[in-house]
Amino acid sequence: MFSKACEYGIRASIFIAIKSRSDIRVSLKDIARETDSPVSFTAKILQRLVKNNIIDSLKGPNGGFEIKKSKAGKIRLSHIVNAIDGDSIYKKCGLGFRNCNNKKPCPLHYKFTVVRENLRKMLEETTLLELSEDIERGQSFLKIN
Amino acid sequence: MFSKACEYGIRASIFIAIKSRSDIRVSLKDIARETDSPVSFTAKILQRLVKNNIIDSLKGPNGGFEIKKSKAGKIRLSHIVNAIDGDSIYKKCGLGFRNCNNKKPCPLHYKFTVVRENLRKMLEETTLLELSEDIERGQSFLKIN
DNA sequence: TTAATAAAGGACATATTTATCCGTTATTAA
DNA sequence: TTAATAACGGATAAATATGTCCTTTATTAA
Ligand code: FES
Ligand code: FES
Repeated sequence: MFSKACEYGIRASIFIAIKSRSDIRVSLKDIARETDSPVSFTAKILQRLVKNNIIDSLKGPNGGFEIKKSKAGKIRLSHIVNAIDGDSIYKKCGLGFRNCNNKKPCPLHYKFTVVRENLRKMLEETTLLELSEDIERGQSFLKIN
Repeated sequence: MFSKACEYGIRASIFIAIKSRSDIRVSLKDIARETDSPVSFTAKILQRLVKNNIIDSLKGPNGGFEIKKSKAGKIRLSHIVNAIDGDSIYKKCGLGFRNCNNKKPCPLHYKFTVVRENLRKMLEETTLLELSEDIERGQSFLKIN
């Protein structure tokens, strides 16, 4: 579904959002450890998220990554997915044809677009804030096993 | 969403199903041409579909691939996807964690499983027969642009 | 001003997916 | 029985995704 990069990116963003709620800036190492992600690979992904203005970063001692409190409620999963995997997940034909549209639909088109739209809506409706809150309430977990 | 192999596999299966409705056995070359797929790669995928008893093959002159008429209505997209991509699409955690279950859900779990189930149902409900019929009625197309 | 810290970024390494090539095997028709 | 045909299957190649390493740059605190 999502690329590994995207998976790590979402995990990292959620972790940063949680910590930022208590004004704690987190380092690359912390993020990688707490989200079970490879350190160096995560570094690249975080750079991309910074460039896309999803997370903020600060160099030097006491530096690290953060998400301004006021921002977490506005960041949607779709923003992260878009920054890392692009918009192919919303637009690509299920059978891999170049164009996907109602004009010349592939055999899967109508059934597939329903599923795709379902996914799109879910990603567009879900904010980092709400995911962080779930975790803080113990209803979900950022590290499994 | 699906691997390229799976995309080609679905395309090929639909094409074979259509031709088999008029008792025409099709060759690898025909399939590749009519579904815009790479010949040699498609060969491998067809082998896998044969082994999984989804399509039938016959060597030698007048040989080729076919799907017994009585079978097309019973073959579901899920069978093809399962044969090529396995069941990861139905089971894998959206954030890439090893186990996905309600016991220890990741932050995306509940929202993601809805989408995933949606996809699973679609694939399990859709038969090759109905996709072939859509094409024959001119409602969808197996070759685009 | 200096030393320590932490992200940024480029080059490189590995794994997986996608794709090709070619000899072998089975089948058919002449 | 022979020649032609078409799938089968193994080896290999190319492309992409995943992951590492190391040097540079910015920031901070002493
Ligand atoms: S054309 Fe294939 S999903 Fe739309
Ligand atoms: S645990 Fe992540 S989707 Fe179920």
